[in-house]
Amino acid sequence: MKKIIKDLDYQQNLPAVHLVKGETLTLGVIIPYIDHPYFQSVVGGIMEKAFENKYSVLCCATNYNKEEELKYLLMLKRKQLDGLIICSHANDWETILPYTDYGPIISCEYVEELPCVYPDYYETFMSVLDYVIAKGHRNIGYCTGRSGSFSSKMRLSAFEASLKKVNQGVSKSWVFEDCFTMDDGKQVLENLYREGNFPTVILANGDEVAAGMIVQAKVHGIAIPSELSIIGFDNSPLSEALDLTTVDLHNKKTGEQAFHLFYNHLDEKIKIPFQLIKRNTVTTL
Amino acid sequence: MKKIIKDLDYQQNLPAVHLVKGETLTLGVIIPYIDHPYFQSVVGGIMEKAFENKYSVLCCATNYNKEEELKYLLMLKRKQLDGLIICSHANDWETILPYTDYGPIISCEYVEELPCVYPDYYETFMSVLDYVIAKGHRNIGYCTGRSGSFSSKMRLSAFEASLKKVNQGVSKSWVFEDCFTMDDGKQVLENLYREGNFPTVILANGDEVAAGMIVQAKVHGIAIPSELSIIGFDNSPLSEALDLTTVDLHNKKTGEQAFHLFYNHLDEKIKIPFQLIKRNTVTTL
DNA sequence: CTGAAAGCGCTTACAG
DNA sequence: CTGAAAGCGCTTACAG
Repeated sequence: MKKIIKDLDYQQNLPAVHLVKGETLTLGVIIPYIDHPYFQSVVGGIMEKAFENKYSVLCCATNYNKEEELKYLLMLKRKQLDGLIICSHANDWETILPYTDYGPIISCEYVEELPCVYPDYYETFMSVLDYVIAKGHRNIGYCTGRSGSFSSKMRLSAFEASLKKVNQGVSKSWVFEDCFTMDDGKQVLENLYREGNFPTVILANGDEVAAGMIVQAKVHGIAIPSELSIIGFDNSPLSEALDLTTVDLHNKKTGEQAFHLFYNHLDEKIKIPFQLIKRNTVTTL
Repeated sequence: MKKIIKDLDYQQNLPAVHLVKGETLTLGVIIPYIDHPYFQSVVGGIMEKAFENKYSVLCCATNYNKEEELKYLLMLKRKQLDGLIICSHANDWETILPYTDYGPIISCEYVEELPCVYPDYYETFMSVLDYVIAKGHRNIGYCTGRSGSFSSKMRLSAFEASLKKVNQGVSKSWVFEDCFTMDDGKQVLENLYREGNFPTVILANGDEVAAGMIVQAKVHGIAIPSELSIIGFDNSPLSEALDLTTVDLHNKKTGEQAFHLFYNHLDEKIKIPFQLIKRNTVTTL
């Protein structure tokens, strides 16, 4: 019998197996963009662990499109997915949470109601601010992504708390929203140049954004770091190539832990430690 | 009736639908690494088109592990996948080809037996070589990935043909294999530095590899491009940040076209044009 | 047009 | 231990 099976090169029909078992051994991962270093690392960590545990990864780049995200939530409900890891979300948590009835959902940012593994943006940002303040900086700018997002809020809180400590107010003209790409970083610097009112240091929300600022600073002959200090985010190859001071969030580990929570049905909150990588784009004033 | 369905918030069970329809609306994509700019762009192109056409993408990073790759081939056979796009393969084509019985397989490198969409590595490399030769370079080195791979072979052929034209032999000490990351690039330069026998230009097989060489050149005080010219590959943000001359293979388009072939059951061979992006890491001798 | 039945290809519980 | 039956949740072809 076994021989015949082998001779015929028989393989089970997977949809039938999935139907009967009620599970598919596939995990959905929701990210906004495939080509962002942060999400690459997280997904890389997830994939590695998924591989070890016989799971497949259905990868969903939503571009922050709500409908597209909903499609994946629905796939969980419709039993095509055994679970979901949400790296960044387009819909409100209120619309996402009901889907936990249909399978485990893990978040890669802090949410009260969900198991999650997250970098402590607040603490990280505080620590980076302490660093530049200790270096004598008082006129501090920073970049952020979507204005309402969790990390943006954390950045702002840390920023306010931090500047209060040194009796400095927050200057709205130095918080730069909607920064994602190198071009966005260029634009930030270009605008600053036109207005002629520079901070002494800018904390970027990604190495690419930082790189954009560096490139455009060069265009205008602004010396880094003596005239303007810059700190990146992600510790990507780019930051090393540019000798850019940056912060490593250990994103791959975030992905690994997220899979761990999913796989073992754990309802925990795991904080991933960060690390400031000091290189040569911050000067002492 | 429809109202009741809506009230109950009913959604079909997808494995059952897949079983009965014999299709899953999901497409497998085989890549070696998630964190490489080339594959990111290709996958990005695939995902975008997949999204537009209601397809999901199951993403498989094989690390060039044959078993892992086979697992995905098997998923095609077992009807979990409607088709497969292979960006880079671990197994021989002979072992892959039989799986075309179970669904369309598209290759992102040239293969006689499969529909494929590919950059013309030979032509591209020839053209880049012509460029540096016209600039007066005769001592030329280049980096490549896996020694037996298709692109490696194409690189070597172009290299031989090109140097023959200028009556120059190929120097094995200047072909650097197994280059993938920035660290590999550093290592290439480090070895060259130890041996003290430099070419005048090196064609990297990726911007990150090129970046590694640039970083390490800086360590040893080797001036780029006056003492050593470097050309990257991929036209990634990194290359722009480093003002690196590079070649753009339009990888995203490759992914889009690959999806197009899959979706429309086309058996064609599409060559994607390349573009040399001239920046400032190549000197005229 | 409507509704019951057959069938997709498995797994599992159960009878023999 | 073996083998036939029931059931997973759909879709489609068919009878009424």
